[in-house]
Amino acid sequence: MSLSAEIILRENGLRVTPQRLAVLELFLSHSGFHWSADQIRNQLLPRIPGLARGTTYKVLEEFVRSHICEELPTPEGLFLYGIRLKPHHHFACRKCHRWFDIDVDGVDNIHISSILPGAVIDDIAVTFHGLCRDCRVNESQ
Amino acid sequence: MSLSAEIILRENGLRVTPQRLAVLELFLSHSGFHWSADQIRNQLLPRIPGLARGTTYKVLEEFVRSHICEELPTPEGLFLYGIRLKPHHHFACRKCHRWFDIDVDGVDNIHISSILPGAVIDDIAVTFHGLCRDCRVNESQ
DNA sequence: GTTCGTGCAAATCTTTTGCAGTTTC
DNA sequence: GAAACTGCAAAAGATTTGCACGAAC
Repeated sequence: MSLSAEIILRENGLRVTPQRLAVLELFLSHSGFHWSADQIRNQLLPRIPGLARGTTYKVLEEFVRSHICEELPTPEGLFLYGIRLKPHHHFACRKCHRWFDIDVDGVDNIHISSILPGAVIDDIAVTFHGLCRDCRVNESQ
Repeated sequence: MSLSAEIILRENGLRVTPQRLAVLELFLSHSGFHWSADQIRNQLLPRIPGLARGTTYKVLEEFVRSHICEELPTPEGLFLYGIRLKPHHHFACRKCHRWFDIDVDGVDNIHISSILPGAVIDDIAVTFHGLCRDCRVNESQ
């Protein structure tokens, strides 16, 4: 696990530091999960005792720039970060505010007829909002 | 125009104030546009000289709660507000950062097979990211 | 007259920035 | 050794909050 994180960093031309390894390994061991910068920092503090907020943000910024991570703007007004292994969409729970990756196969192709004449489309982001199973179960008690 | 804004406020059980009327009339006369709280305030300052930032946020919060407005979290880390007349999706320009409403008819139905077992889906938000026509034209000069 | 909304200012929260010291290559 | 990264602290920017006054019903 430590090895592949290092390889990913080198492949992306990023220097290998304990901070970057820790963040990337956290993502690799929890693909499909999304966290805020502070949630990431808090999880890593035991392993990297002095990890600074600023460093966490800089690592994540670098990962976003390298397309290792995605940065999701949430209705709560902060960003969540997750690893970007393959194209996917999201389900966001309106109660626990967790975001889950959704396989693209789960969504049929979206056909764009004449969305906006003249515009160039790079990316389509589909986000489902609702109540996740955990929250639905807890709510109906 | 002034009349229908007043009716919309009353229908939603909201008191009619000059500030709320001004915000709502701005939206009504520019449906499909989206602005930040400060952009809204700046446009209204000539009409409502003392309009406070806090008031703008409170008006928008009330409109979101009443489903008069939608609140869009953007990659730039702030919210854009727009009027919510009928279901639609969005196109966000990566250069000028404007958001445009997209008619739902422009997007074929999205079929959900088995997205997340047990989850309840309330809403589907589709956002296209790319370069709008204006920016594409300017870029190719 | 009571309830609710506004303006103002301070506070909060997330994220960014600058810099000196340290690590990576 | 040069370039890049980290920690720290301060700054920035958006949004929220509390409260006294005034407006809406």
